Amino acid sequence: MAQSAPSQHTLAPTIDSRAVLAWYDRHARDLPWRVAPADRARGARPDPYRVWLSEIMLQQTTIAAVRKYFAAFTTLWPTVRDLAAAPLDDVLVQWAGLGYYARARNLHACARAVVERFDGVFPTSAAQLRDLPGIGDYTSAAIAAICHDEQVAVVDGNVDRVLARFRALEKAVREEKPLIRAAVQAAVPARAGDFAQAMMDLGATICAPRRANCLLCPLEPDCLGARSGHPLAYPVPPAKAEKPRRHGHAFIIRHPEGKVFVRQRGPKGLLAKMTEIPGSPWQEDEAEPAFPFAADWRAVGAVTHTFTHFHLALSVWMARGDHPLDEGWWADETRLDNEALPSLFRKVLAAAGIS
DNA sequence: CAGCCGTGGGC
DNA sequence: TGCCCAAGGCT
Repeated sequence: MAQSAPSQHTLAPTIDSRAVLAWYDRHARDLPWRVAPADRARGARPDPYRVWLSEIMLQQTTIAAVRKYFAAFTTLWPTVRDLAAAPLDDVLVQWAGLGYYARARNLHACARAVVERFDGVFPTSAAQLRDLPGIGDYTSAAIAAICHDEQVAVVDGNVDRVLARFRALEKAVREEKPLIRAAVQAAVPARAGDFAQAMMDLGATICAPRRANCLLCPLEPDCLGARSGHPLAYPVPPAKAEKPRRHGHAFIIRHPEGKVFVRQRGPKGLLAKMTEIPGSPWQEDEAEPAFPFAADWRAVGAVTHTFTHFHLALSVWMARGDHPLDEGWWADETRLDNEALPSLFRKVLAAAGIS
């Protein structure tokens, strides 16, 4: 045992969870679904319903966008029982504009499952949470850690980035998942919830995608990315796919009494079960409008919108009259907040001066 | 398991 | 302006 351990410079560094927690004790952000570390130290624990709701909303979505939706949901539905008792259509109306609408459908299904299978009390373990709709590896671990200090690795996009830099990983994050998970798991302290939130906050505020504030980072002393002098080189970006452009037409039917005709989209695919303005199919090639009925159709504008995997350009047409289509209903122009209208169709209406 | 699934803000 | 990005999950 005479030989000392190899130099730290050649060893994969380990996460100093005490330094991370010390940083979090000073810099934890105040969020409506969060219990401050000082209060947690006194035994306070967050409401699993609020943590779950916030985690679903925060999937691929910024805190700034989530805030007002979280406030609206918790005001309308203070408990999981209240949410489970609501009609799905009401939930979709409240979710409209937040995107990734499968989350809202799964949210509602999950609330009902918690009521039916667990008598309205969220299960506490990550393994049980993982079986509920809309709750995957990340969200199950996050809820269990934050609410119950289960010592599980909570790995989201922020943590992937922090670890990619900390270990100067040369392969794409997707290929390093097992290593990242193991490295985080090995560092999880008793204060698992604070640690999970700390690592994510670190990624969001210090070790950000286009900026690394290494001077402020509690992991900097051991960080291989910082030592390399170019931490932003990590993680190596995945190959980006081309986004095709699609074209279509939207047909606004404007009733004399200040209403517009809307209908519900199909149960599957893009914007499933949401409310839409009628229109043509969206295709790669531009096509002449096929109006749903003969009328004085006027071009009133154009809308561009980018979805996750394609760009869309819509020509907007309007006709005045009380001519309904087969399926759908008249929506009061002054009550559009009561409709589950995705942002795309709010843009369509705005192009016609309706909002 | 790679593709699908929204949106608004920052640069 | 156009591109990148954000606390993922489902199939």
